[in-house]
Amino acid sequence: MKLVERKRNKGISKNQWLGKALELLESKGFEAVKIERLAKLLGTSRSGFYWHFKNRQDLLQHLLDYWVQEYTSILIDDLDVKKLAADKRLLSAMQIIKDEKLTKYDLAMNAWAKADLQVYEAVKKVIKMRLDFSREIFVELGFDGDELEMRSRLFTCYHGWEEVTFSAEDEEQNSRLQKLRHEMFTNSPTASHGR
Amino acid sequence: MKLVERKRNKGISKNQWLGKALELLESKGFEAVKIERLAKLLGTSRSGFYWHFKNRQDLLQHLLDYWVQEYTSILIDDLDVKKLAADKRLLSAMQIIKDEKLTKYDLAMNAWAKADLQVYEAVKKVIKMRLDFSREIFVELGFDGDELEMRSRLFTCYHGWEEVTFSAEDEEQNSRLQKLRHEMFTNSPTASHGR
DNA sequence: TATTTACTGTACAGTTCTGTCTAGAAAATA
DNA sequence: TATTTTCTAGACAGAACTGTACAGTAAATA
Repeated sequence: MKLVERKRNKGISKNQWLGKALELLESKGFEAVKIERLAKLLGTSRSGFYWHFKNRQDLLQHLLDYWVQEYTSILIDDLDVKKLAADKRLLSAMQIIKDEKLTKYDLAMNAWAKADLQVYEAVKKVIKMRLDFSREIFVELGFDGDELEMRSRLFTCYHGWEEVTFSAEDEEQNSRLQKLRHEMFTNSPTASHGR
Repeated sequence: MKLVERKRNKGISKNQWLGKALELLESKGFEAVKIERLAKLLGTSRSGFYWHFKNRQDLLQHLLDYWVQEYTSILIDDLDVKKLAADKRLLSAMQIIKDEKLTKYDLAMNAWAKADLQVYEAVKKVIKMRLDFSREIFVELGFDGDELEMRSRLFTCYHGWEEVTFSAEDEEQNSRLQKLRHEMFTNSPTASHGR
């Protein structure tokens, strides 16, 4: 969350350029992240930009690094969450993803990944981290094989895209649905029960 | 699928412009859909473009209309699918979404929707149609209330983003996972069973 | 055969963007 | 106080893009 804190210097800091760039990346896509637009939005000239960054590509690289760091580790490396039993950890993860808006830039990054191999690799890495995180939970809950894989994917995919897909209108309903999802995900294997 | 068929005229047809634009939209985002780039990619000058379209905005409008028509009705209005029992219809939908690549442009459209209100409304409408489609299935399967809503959302969200999120490497495994998902989704309500 | 339809190429004027350079200036540090 | 750091403003050359205008052409149609 360093991007907000302002050095008490005077001008536009590196983090302010990054912050606005991230904003623009989210709202208009990476092709819209133009140095001239950023300068206009920040009320300054472009010259300062080139003091902080080598060029546009350099800025985009910083944006990517920042996202990978701040929007994946925050949940996965959370020590308090790690201590929880699998059951509670699953519920906790759902809540943190939502409250901390961990998927805020997922759409932009995934769209960007289509055009840039480096971004593609980063996104793939993030998805792997998330999958590993949820797999660990489902292993502890007693799942394995295809059942484990299916649940991890379903969980990872849904909680990665819920915010993008559905508008969170009814807060109370969402909370009830979250509880139901938790029950469905923690229920004993479907396959062994048959139908 | 009109975009591919080529009128036996001579030059670059309207559909060829649209086709390349869609390609560019998917790979680089809507900000990358530039008339000059399209012309270069099609090996022609820009002048023909303005014969077919009023301007860039006009092209983008056509792109949006085309997507809503071709990538939602194909499944939802499919008469053969409609005839199936809910159980089979669910499985069929999963397969068609995958085979026909119905979510191919979802990422691009969702990213675009962040910047354009008209696109946002169209995307919202498409999601509503998909939700209605799956809700109907789950009603027939005997679900209602929150349980119905939870399952419809989970199904719609997962199958809308599976392709974007996971690389389809192991075809056999994917087929097994699909079957497992089908079992999980058609299983009796989680809530009434408790844990 | 004459006309219309469906284009292509070139040129113009104007905007937005890129990166580089040069000349500062205020704040932080030595 | 002197120097270094962290910036800002403005100008330049050039690329990429926008929309408009206009002259031409080959195929389809009347």
